[in-house]
Amino acid sequence: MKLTTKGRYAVMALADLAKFDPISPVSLRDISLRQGISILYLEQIFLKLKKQNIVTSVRGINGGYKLAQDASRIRLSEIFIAVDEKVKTVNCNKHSKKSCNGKLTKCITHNLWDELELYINNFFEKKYLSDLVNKQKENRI
Amino acid sequence: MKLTTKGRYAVMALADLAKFDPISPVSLRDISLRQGISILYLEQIFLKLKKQNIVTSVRGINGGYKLAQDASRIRLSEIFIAVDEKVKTVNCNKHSKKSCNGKLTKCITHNLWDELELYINNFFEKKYLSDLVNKQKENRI
DNA sequence: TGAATACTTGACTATTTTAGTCGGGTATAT
DNA sequence: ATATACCCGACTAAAATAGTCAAGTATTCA
Repeated sequence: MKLTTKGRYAVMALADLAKFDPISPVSLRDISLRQGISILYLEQIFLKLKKQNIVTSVRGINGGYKLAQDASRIRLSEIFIAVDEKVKTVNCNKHSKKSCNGKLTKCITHNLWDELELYINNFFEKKYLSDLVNKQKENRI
Repeated sequence: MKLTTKGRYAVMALADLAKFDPISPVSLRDISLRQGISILYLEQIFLKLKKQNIVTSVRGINGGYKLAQDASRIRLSEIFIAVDEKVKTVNCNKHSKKSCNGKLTKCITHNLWDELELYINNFFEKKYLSDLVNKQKENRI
């Protein structure tokens, strides 16, 4: 059970972005250098973030990305959804008529996995991007 | 972010096992049929569970596996550890001197991932095998 | 005793997912 | 004009997952 780099990098990059002036855009090149993430990979991630209106872009020289909203209004759950980092504990959908294992009944542990899924999603729902930036200031090494 | 089948099947199989008389062993063949899991795969899983003293085995005809302890004393976390289903959100260890991204500092979001890891592990620590069996009785379809 | 059942073990493999890269764009400031 | 930086779809190497396979050993029951 682990996070993919896509979800991790998205949060890292946005946390980086959140530390800057919300007026002037930050280029992926700068984020790439600071966070040690491939710029080509960042492009892929930011296109998704843009589609979900989490960031806006400015093209051309001195262009880059800015947060579309204040960091205190961006939930980590939104970020994960944007980059397809899904929390998915079972294949069988809660609401689908199909069963889990080719049988008519739900698998014994079905409720458990649903509960786990909710539990983890709840973690991301409660966290905002601003929480990270503030934490960072406190815990700087 | 998802569970592997190894962890899922281990819990399913043990929940199945927990529903039976703790004296007479249950064969993998029976569990395989009821849960729809390959017997060859179950063998692999149960060897690990046995090594961690979660089940005991009885060989020969009428042989099989039994829980090594009462279901109310087996934590899901133990089961996951036994089959190597680790909750691992970052590669960089909390206590290691090495950093996350080739830099001297921890990555911005390091504390977040540590927190998430603890949060998820806590879920499994609090759950016992017996919780599943009781739930199952209530929610039988 | 010997046949059937069921656990034991390590090695192997197909498939899927992940973690990116590549090539060819378009927009804009200077 | 030209350099910078976003835009977009397609592609690919490597790793992880989800098993299978072969060759056992122990035990019970007829």
